[in-house]
Amino acid sequence: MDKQKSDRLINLEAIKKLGWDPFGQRFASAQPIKSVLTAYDPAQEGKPATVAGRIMIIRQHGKTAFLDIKDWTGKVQVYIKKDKISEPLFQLYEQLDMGDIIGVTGGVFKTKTGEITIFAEQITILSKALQPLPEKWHGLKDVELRYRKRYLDLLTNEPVMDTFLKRVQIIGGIRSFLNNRGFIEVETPMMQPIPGGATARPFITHHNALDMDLYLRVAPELYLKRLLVGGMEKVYEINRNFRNEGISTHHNPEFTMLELYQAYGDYQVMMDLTEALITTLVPMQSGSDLKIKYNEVDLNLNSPWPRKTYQELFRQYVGLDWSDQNAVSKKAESLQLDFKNKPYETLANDVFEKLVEPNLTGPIFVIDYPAAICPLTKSKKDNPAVAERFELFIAQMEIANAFTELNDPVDQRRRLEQQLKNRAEGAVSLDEDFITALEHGMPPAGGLGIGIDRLVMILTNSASIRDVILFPTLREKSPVPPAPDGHRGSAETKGG
RNA sequence: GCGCCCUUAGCUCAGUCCGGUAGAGCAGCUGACUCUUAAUCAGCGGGCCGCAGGUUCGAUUCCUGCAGGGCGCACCA
Repeated sequence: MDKQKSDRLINLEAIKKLGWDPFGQRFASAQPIKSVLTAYDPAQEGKPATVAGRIMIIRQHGKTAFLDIKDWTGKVQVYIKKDKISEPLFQLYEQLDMGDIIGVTGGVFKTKTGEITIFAEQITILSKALQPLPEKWHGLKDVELRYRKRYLDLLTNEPVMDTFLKRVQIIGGIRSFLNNRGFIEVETPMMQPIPGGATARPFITHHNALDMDLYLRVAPELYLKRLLVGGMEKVYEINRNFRNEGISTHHNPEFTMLELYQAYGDYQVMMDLTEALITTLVPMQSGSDLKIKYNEVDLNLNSPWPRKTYQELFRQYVGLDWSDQNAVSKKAESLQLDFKNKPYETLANDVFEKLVEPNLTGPIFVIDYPAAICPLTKSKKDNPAVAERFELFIAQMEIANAFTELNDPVDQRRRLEQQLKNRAEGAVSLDEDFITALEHGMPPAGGLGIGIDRLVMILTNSASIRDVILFPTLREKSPVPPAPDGHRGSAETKGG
């Protein structure tokens, strides 16, 4: 055991000897530290207050000491003076370490250097810390440690706590925005017998009692549409999707998605809704100004956001007409894209992703995708080759994806079967019950998906998705390295 | 999956180029100090230098493999 921990265990025993429970009891009388600071009034110097929090630092001065106590609203200084506190309490103080959680009651005053401070009269130990805090000045810097021990990251790096509190606000803001518009929040299966709604590779798990494989959902889409069939006209779900794909600064295997469906709407309605939603959320984070900075790049989120067609952007950034199959295929070849018996539209979309998307600083709605790459989308009335779909790009990231939902069960079956043929990967089999549901009649509807993590990235100016997910997926780290030839560790194992 | 980079004390980092068995600050311990602000002052402990091999009289340092992480690419949202 390391020295720091054993020293703290000694202090813990000393605290027990003094008659205290080192892990404390209910302490419901504490007020938020921030409110203590704002309530301070020089006319009422010495007015008592009670706080609870973690000791972040101790400055000892012989028979006095200053402690900084932190709760999640702020930090306040506590002043301990031997002749102003009972002897047992001073003995307790002497066994306290940085990182311990304590409760303090005392009069609030201003020191001669002007800092609002609680003059301790009562101290209670609420939890003894057996591990030291990270370095007080630099905090926890090691990126891996920050992700693995997020609790320390939150504790010592203020901007981190700030980001995650903002995330909570953003998601809360989305809920109230939608609830105010008459949407209801629902929960649909995360474990699905047939993964559908997107083409990503799924995670597989197994149910023992039913003896059946289940897939962690890649999207809730097909279930939410069943609810449209069932008569729920405005539904949404905010929850995790799981995709068994690579990990990057923009991809975590489990990520949070908002999906919503509005009966009798279409993708135009969804576009207006998306723009209204996000422009409502931005001021919550950055004041009323909708001009924000992301990764040193200026983004102007003031309405209206440009809407450009897929083909228009294709022509602009690829320099070719999308329908010119020969030229586009040649382009794909020169980009060394993977052809592996892909349909033309998919290949052309690879070109789009490679050459167009890096230019989409946004915000910009890319609208009217080729129908062939949109199996769940209704085509334009006057042009079956073009789907009523848009994707919203901000900072080169796809933030939202939405369409006029395909509600023709015959067409839907045909398209899903076609997709199964084209891409074995991901697609397991056809969800027959989904088709049956459509056969019962689904109202025309607009559907929308927003990647919450990415949206939070933009609104909190975070460069990596791991900075907006509390516990991002990391490889498991074996706690003890193996000692193969008994070089160390288990010294002499006998026999053989 | 591929490429580049990183891994030294509980934490933040030097040192490695040019091989000789490791340093600082914070944290810890002891002492001084009754309004401090990264408190200060004096002293003391603390290291499988990510792991495993190789080269060498000798490896934290050079080489190889592995592990974990970061970034980029690929896949995807």
